[in-house]
Amino acid sequence: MHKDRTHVQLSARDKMYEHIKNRIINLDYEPGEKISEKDVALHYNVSKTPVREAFLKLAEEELIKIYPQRYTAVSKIDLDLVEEGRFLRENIECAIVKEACNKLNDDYFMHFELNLKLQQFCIEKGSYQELFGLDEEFHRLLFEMCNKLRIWKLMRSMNSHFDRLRVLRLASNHDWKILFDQHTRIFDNISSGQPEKAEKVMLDHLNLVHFETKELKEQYLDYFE
Amino acid sequence: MHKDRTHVQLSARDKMYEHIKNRIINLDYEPGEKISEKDVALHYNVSKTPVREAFLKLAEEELIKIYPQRYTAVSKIDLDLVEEGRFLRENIECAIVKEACNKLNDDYFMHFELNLKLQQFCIEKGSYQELFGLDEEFHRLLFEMCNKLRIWKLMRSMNSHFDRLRVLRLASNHDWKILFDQHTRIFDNISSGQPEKAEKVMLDHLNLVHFETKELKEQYLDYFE
DNA sequence: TTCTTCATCCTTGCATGGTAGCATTTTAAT
DNA sequence: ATTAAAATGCTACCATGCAAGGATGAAGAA
Repeated sequence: MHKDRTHVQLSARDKMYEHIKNRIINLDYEPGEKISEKDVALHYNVSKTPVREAFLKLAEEELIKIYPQRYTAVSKIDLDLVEEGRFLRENIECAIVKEACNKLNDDYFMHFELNLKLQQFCIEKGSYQELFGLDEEFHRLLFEMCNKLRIWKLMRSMNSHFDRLRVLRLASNHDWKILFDQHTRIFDNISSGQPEKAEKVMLDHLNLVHFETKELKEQYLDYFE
Repeated sequence: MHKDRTHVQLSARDKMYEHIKNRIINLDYEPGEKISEKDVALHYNVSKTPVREAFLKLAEEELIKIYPQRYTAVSKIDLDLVEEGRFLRENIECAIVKEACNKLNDDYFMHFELNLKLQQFCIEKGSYQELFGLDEEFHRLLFEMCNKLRIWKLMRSMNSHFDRLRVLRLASNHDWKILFDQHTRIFDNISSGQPEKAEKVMLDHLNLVHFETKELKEQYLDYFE
């Protein structure tokens, strides 16, 4: 038997990365706020090394900006970066959904069916937190099916600034029923092998989350670049 | 006068990253070869820290694989990853070239004209090394014009495995004249505002570099995943 | 011979302290 | 009072040593 031992044990560095990233995205560390290796290390009771390594990774994603020998600060929300993320997602995900039409098999069919059932269940129950996760999972599955998980990962990493926007408008006016409906139609078009229709629904779907950035920027001016 | 002080001085970490990455892409460190923080640090006469930090970044790009507490090895060429890179590039760059039609201004017009003139010059002179750089620059300019340099960077980082393939077939049978011709037609279509035509040429252009991966894999079996 | 155990030698992970360089404050000179 | 220079304190950068854990091979038992 082949023992995969898929690293259940996360390294201190990875844990720090996850913690800090979550705090940034949840605006717990505010955009523009200074953070230091030393303070964070003390706060989490680890040495500076894993914190520093997490910082470097976060700096790669532009979630923080390191000014060498001076200080490090949480990046303000950069609408140009948000736009780049949107552009990337729109173009890639529309291409993915077309390719997905040729990749669907029984195994993934079941995965999608289960996912959609769970979405429906969550809507009825009103568990929007879990629904959010299922939404992510639905899209991730499309990439996994096409053997494009690395692109998914890259795309997600580029959307961290967008994620902070999402947190800003707490009173999320998502109409989950519409999202679910679109998911269903995307899946139906894939399973019936209609790539053009699937792409069209996906385009509508992705444009649904475009929202009032202008108002948010006026309201939280300090948080923006 | 505003003094930008754009860090002419690279950190030891960044230097190590560049050095190691170049050695990997030029197959100086062979696919599958073990490398250790300590050895590399000794070789370059720096401490383990900057080497380790460079390793972490390279591991992010999947150019090396770190097995914690065991060893680190240069990743073998992964054709799945090459395919993901190709997919990303094809879809994004076709979208970019369409957007570029709306973004061209006098400034960039001159940049492109100069770039193409230089390409022509290099072909006549036979300086294929420089021509390669100008090719990169041509494509980068398209992204820069569209305010999408981050996507360019991501895309490039995903194509490192592909770059190693390029090194493998040293006797590059590029027909540079055709590439130049396509560059010219892309630019002409952009400047005359014909996005569909520009996209079509770009698609042909990107497909031109598809080559005999199968033969290469048979010849250098050990270098592949 | 073959298998098991255990000691040794690797590796990377992490902790710690000193260094270099920027910023701010204090000091001193005009 | 103003300005310049020096001292101080802060930061991230880097060097180094130890710790944790897998790999290897020798030694001993079956």
